[in-house]
Amino acid sequence: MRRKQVKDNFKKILRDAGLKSTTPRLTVLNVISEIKHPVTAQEIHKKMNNLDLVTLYRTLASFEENQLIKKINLKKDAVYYEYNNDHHHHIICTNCSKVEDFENTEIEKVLGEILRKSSKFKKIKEHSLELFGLCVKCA
Amino acid sequence: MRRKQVKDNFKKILRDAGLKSTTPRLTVLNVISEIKHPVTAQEIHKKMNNLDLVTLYRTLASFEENQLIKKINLKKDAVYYEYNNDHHHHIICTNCSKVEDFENTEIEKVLGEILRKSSKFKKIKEHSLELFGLCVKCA
DNA sequence: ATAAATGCAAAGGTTTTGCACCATT
DNA sequence: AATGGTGCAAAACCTTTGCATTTAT
Repeated sequence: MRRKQVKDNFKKILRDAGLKSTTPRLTVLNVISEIKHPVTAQEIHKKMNNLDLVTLYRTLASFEENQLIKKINLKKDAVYYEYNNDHHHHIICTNCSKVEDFENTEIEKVLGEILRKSSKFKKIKEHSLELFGLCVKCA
Repeated sequence: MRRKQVKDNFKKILRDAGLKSTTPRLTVLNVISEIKHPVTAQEIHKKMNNLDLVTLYRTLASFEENQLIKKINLKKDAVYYEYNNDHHHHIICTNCSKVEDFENTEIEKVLGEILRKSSKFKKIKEHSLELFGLCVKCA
């Protein structure tokens, strides 16, 4: 896809989410969609020219509310974000923090059953599955 | 189990982890093992008499390293901890934050397969599965 | 025009570090 | 006795709030 088309896509994505398409938002979308692994606000900030950190935090919060990005649990103290295109999971090396993606459809299959057994919950909107282990180098 | 026995158990747990059994550690173990849901460092701190917050953070860090407790992802900005006795998962209400536990053995079954498909990982030590949805009251 | 988003300054909150003192093994 | 743990003070770090200015619709 050509650069201009990508840019137009992002504008559409923002419009569809009811968000004004501003330079900071387009830039953040651009950066986070190109990074193929979970990143912190601080890491994103370093990749941008002079975007105010406050604006970045607000942007990430509104993106998350609108499901453009996801929060990821890497068992570190910082919050990690990832572009929300295709649903997948992660294996994280507890030693060197390498992350590999994987897909799995078995989980989706058991969600209905879990919900049926639950007395307190009525609907599952999303889920996260993360594996923690050792990568080939660190094993 | 009588109180004294519980206390002796905690001493053994600490000894087995190679940690000295001190009053702060025994107290933290006691508190976190009685709480049946994920809690933050600050919440634990409020439940204790005069334990220094710094000591608490260091205690939690060493407990986590030794797998006595676990970090839990609730998609909030604070880090949540839970006593690591029986393995289970959570459903979290995205509206009111209610948490329900559930167990599932299907996931364990697919871990081996995931690992076989992975070129970069050799071993899975643990995993976390969290569901996000709406509870009966908030639906 | 107006409603929303940005940038700056400042504050708030959580977590970490350094160091002297104390307790468990 | 020696190693490891604790508590205090202070720092570092991350994230949020308030407000005036700017920008997209």
